Amino acid sequence: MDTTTKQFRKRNAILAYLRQTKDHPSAEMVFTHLKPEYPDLSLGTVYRNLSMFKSKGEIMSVGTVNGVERFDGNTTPHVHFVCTGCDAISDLPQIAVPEALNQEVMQETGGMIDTCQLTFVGICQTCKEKSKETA
Amino acid sequence: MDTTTKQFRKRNAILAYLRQTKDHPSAEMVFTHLKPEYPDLSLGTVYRNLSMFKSKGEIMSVGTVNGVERFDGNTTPHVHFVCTGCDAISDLPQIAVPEALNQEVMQETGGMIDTCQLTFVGICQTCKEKSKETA
DNA sequence: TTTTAAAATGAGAATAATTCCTATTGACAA
DNA sequence: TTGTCAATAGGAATTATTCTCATTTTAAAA
Repeated sequence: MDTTTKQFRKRNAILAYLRQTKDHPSAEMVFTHLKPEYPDLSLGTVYRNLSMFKSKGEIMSVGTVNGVERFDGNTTPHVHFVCTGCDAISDLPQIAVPEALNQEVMQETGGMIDTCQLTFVGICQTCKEKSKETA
Repeated sequence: MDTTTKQFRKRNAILAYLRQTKDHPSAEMVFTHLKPEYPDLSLGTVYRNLSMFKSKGEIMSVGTVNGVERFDGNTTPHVHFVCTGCDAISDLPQIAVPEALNQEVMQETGGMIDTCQLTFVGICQTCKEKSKETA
């Protein structure tokens, strides 16, 4: 298989990038990253495919940071950390997601739980040290 | 103190409403609710004051649902449930917030944690039963 | 290979949430 | 009353996202 040709759809490139990166990128970040390799890539295509993968459950939304939606190619349950200094989102694989709670919530509410998101919000180490310097 | 006159700023009305309701409203919902009592209320004022109260820590954001930010006048740590059927957000006071994790996360990351949000996403009882009827 | 239909895309217009700007208003002190 | 300053109305501007439609690409059939 000749991977030097652009025989792979841009759609696949978008999914591949999301699966490989740990950046939890926005649509714009995905676009910026793929644009050099796919010069005629359109931002609309990125949005279109992201929402399509999301509805299929192949990727998930991590919520919005500063009004911009962020995505994750890793759909297995895990915890996130959002830095309000640099807007970076990182995984916290050390922290366990309290999955057993799903059942408890369903009994309490009588509803149906699909997912549960646990997110820590604060300042990452890098930003913390930067703010020390200027202080 | 004469509460029948409009001596209280709209600002206060916005905060009072957020503290009293359990609806986790958006800016537009706050506006719609207060407009009858304050006919010359402007949507810009609602946005301005919401973001001001948020930055002061008097209210908090619960995240966005369908691209619309939702707010909560209760800033004590608690868990939320978002219904993807009707976009309602409710509290889950029965479920404990794993606050002890904050310390653990700070040690792991070397950063500084401000808050931690735990949100369950699914279908509420009402929407669940409605979908049964039509099925 | 050529044909054809369906799916994917580019480009830009349209939309909707949010922010920004400026003149006006209201409260209060001198 | 007048001056000052914060709060507001109203609407323009901005920005992320969605939509539209003409074009291109793909896969399959003839």
